[in-house]
Amino acid sequence: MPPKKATSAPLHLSDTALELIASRFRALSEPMRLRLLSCLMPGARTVGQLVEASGSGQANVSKHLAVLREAGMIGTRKEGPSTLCFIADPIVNELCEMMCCRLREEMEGKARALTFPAG
Amino acid sequence: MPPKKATSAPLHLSDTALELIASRFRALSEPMRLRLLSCLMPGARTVGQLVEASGSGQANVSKHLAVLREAGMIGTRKEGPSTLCFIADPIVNELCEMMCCRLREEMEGKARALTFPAG
DNA sequence: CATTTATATCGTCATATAGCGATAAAGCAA
DNA sequence: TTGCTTTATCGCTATATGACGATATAAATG
Repeated sequence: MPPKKATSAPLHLSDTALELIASRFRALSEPMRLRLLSCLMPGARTVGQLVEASGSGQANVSKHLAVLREAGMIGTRKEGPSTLCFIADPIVNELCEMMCCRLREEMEGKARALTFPAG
Repeated sequence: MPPKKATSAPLHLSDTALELIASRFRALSEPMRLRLLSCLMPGARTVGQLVEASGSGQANVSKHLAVLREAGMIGTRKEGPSTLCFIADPIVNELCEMMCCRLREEMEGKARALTFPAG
């Protein structure tokens, strides 16, 4: 990171808090990670199942799972020879649902605007 | 971007939808942008006020504001010689509040764990 | 028109990270 | 032990992006 100039921010949120919050949102900012979370929403899956379902490489999936685990969004435990992954923070479902709903509203609004242009 | 291999994702969310959702979360994944949004939560501010409050350079603030505007999270309108910025999507407040609450819970949990170890 | 103010944009650098292949590590079977 | 399976990690390249300085645009003012 480049050196930060001193911030005189009149905020109730500290720099540390902002970094933490940003890192959580950053974990959700990649389509592949959202895809993995989406695969986990119906229930727990092994890494191998996620590799197959995501259509990406095993190394890539493993790395993305590590990001999600560090962000506290998923948990893992050994299950026989495999590693079982599961959503560990219910906030994941809420956040994604909120975002999906919001996008759907916007899309429908734009569709209406195209259907009835200029009101 | 490197060429994408064909995805055979068994998902109810399309690649396009995942990209859209990810881009929204990505807009929230930088501390500086969260700081700007935080400055806007009490009410609208001009770009100049945000530059002063954020402690960053004007060019940098302008670029981050553009990201937030493209993500539909803030709106702008000319107000005399200045440009007034305001939060355009109430989802911003909800998302940030949720994330803050969640982090606070986790921090308090860890603090308790340190206070009463292995308790 | 010239100037000042307020924003936006451009060029550049440094860093972060997605994706890939190869390999390592851990567990189980024979 | 060897071999197989599953997952994690390493090395690499290409790309994306944050931060900065300089410049360009736009509006108000003299």
